[in-house]
Amino acid sequence: MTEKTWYEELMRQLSGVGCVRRELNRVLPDGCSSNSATVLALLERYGDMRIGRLAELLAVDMSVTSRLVTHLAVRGWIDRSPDPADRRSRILRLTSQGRDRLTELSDRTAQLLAERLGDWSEEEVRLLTRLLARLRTSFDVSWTERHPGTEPSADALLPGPPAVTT
Amino acid sequence: MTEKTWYEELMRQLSGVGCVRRELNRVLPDGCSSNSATVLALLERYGDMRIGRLAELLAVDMSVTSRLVTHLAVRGWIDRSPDPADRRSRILRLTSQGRDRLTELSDRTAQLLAERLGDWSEEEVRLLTRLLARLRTSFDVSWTERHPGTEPSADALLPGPPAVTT
DNA sequence: TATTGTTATACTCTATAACTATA
DNA sequence: TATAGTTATAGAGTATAACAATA
Repeated sequence: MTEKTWYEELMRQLSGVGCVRRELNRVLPDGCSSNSATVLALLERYGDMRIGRLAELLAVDMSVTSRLVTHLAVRGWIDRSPDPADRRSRILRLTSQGRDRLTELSDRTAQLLAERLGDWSEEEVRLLTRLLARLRTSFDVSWTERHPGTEPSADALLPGPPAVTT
Repeated sequence: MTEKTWYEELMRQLSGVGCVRRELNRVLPDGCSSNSATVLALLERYGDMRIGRLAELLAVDMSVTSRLVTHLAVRGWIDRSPDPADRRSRILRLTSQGRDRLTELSDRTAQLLAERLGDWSEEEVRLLTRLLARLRTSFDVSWTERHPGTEPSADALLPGPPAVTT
């Protein structure tokens, strides 16, 4: 089998990942899409930030990020205070209610995976996580190419966890 | 680090896969979303089938599948002929134009991955593919639970390729 | 009555483009 | 003039429910 065919097969499997996201959205409460959960998690992990930085981490357009943030702000889970250094910007901050919400969402997420992946070894879970992080890195390059001026956001989602020693 | 945290990390990385799909959709021509490409690929791989079976393979609702199929049919890429055995159903078949289209889409897909994954070894690509296929299998179980009456569609997307001997 | 498929409705995700306010 | 963010618009993805035709 040629390399090209393996790439096609990989892409097919990547498209199939959508069913995991759909399952997650079914399990999450109303008003809390998986994207909402991701935003809350990024704010907890990276701390306060501006919209532009969040858009960079999510790798979506700022307009998308703006609406997502509004959605979360009206529910009281994040707070937008003016940036004293640049009055065009606002600083996003996780509220204590947002933190509670995030805890709940993380619990449900972990529970779903625990149910579905009961027969996976911890090593397999970590290996898949690591490969996906690398995949994300490989694709982040092209995102920053399309958005000149942004710093190379590098490994957007896996800075904290300990290295996997396979 | 506890197991729960690894599950959360995995889910975060799975959400990040969306940026790969978005990249792909940018590269694909108008009227050909990644979902369209998936449908054409499934018809080629599994042969003629009914809407219900296709919905099963895609793991989405039949109403979604119906609209997707209409989209492809009006463009002449698939053909819907009445099922002689059950006149409620129609048989979906890839047309020769659809086959040409699929070839083009597969080429573009493989090219995108070849560019982005230039520094991946073939072993890594195959390992990730295999883990994703297994993930899909783990989640397919729950889909058939929500849709009683469908046969266990099992490993929906990776029947053909040779086993990876890691 | 149950099943296959379609259509209507609604909501989320996503990008582009036009706009506002500030730098 | 350029940048940060918002809003308007448009189109794809998704689910639920109502519906039609057939089994």
